[in-house]
Amino acid sequence: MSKELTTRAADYSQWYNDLVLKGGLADYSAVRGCMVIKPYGYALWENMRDQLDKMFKETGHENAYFPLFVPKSLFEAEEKNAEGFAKECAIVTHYRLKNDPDNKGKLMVDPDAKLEEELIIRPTSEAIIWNTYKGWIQSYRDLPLLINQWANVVRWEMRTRLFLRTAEFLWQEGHTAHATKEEAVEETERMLDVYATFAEEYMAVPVIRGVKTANERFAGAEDTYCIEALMQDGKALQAGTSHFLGQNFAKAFDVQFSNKENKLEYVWATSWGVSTRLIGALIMAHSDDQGLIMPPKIAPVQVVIVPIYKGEESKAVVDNKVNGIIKELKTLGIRVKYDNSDHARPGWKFAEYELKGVPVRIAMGLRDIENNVAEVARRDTKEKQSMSLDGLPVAVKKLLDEIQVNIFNKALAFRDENIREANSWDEFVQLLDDKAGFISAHWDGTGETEEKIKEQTKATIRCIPLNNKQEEGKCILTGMPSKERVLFARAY
RNA sequence: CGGGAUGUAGCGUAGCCCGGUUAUCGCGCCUGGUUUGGGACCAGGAGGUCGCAAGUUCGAAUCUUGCCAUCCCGACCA
Repeated sequence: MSKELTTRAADYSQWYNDLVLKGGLADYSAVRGCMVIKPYGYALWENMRDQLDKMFKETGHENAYFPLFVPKSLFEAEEKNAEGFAKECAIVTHYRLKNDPDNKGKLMVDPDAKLEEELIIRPTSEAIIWNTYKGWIQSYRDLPLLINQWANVVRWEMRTRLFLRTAEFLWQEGHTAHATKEEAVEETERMLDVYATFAEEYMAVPVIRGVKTANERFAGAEDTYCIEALMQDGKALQAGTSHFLGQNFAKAFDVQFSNKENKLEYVWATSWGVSTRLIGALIMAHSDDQGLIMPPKIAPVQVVIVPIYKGEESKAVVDNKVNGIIKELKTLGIRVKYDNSDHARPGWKFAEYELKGVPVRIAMGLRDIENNVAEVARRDTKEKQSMSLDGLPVAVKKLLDEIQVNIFNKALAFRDENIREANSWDEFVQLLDDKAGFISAHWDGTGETEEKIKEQTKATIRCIPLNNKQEEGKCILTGMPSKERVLFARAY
């Protein structure tokens, strides 16, 4: 992206919205704060979902589905969790409409159809799931219970943003139950690792693994682990979380099991989730002014082939040649699209697929066929090269791998350049204003200090990195002693 | 919820200050033709509750009031 755009948040927003809309990922919807995910965007989500799902299953999890509606009494059972989400809940209060006698052709809520107990549209599913687990867990033999759900949730945020914070969004939420604390903590960390691996290896987005401070912790959790990514405007984005829930939900929903000694114990819990917000992360981490840049491993279309021809006759020749290549590409497992539609000219197609971020474009005409070559263009660097048709599919596969690595390395270099140390308050404030990005600094460990820093600079502690180097120092605000640096940033 | 901006065809817009024929232009769309190696060209055509409602007026896209929606900036955001 161009440097000018980073100077103003509003311009960056415009840039981001254009990428989403023109890239064909999503549309604004008729419903406030929601969005329509278009087929291209959904295909991207499906690729991400399929990969994550595979990784969940490899780590022993199974999928299940729980209800959208959570009775209010269940919702409020775990106090902290309920309190944390109370301000952003959509609530079903009635179950019927009727004709409005005062307003012909219009409907009104039937006041006689008021629900005895309101239903909360899930902002997260801990409550309904733990209420269900109560009936599923009796013995240590029922543990661990490792379940994941793919679902939609609703959070009535004041301010929304395509993919990053929509009123309704798609996500997955894992909810596990364990016999011991150690096992639950291990699970929490394992799933954080799955997320980090997915972000880095598939989305090509480098992330920092860490633990949230008490202030930023999930409502109802003992510990919240997270992965934090850096966007191109220097703001941080929480890309995924994994929570160690202790026995909070087990106690709130009375989920106990008999251990081997026939003694009753409360189970230990975890929950973890990533959402369509990851798509927002992907967009903001890689795209440039020409449009989206999709990492090959999850790109809906990995290779697009554009034919160049004059008249039906030459089109048939090119079609014939291309079809052979497509067959080979598909054999190699490559997602390829052949756009030989006649209502757009090659130049238009080139621009269109660049907007959509298709990693590799192959252009082929009679001239190429005569010379036994094709023009191969890569989206990440915009380089074009003529490649021999002999062994082209294998070369393209290699190129896709190269692009995946290159996109990641570029994002990694940007991220690392934008982690800076601040050793005084003045330096901290200066860095925030000049450079954005992450700032590594000492903090006295109190919520009050964290809150003050947030008030004065809008920067929050994104995380305390895992395996953090222990280092004596003084808090940048209070000067109190500190044992380690933490990562600050302004965030989405 | 506070501040700012915007709302005219599928999209982007002119007109509004200073009310007056048939609401401007571009993209897109339809038909026919020529084209096709970086967002083609010619000709013809279709498409409008000017966000909604009320008011002022002989007459409202234009003035007044209210409402609604969207975007941006805040506040909020496991």
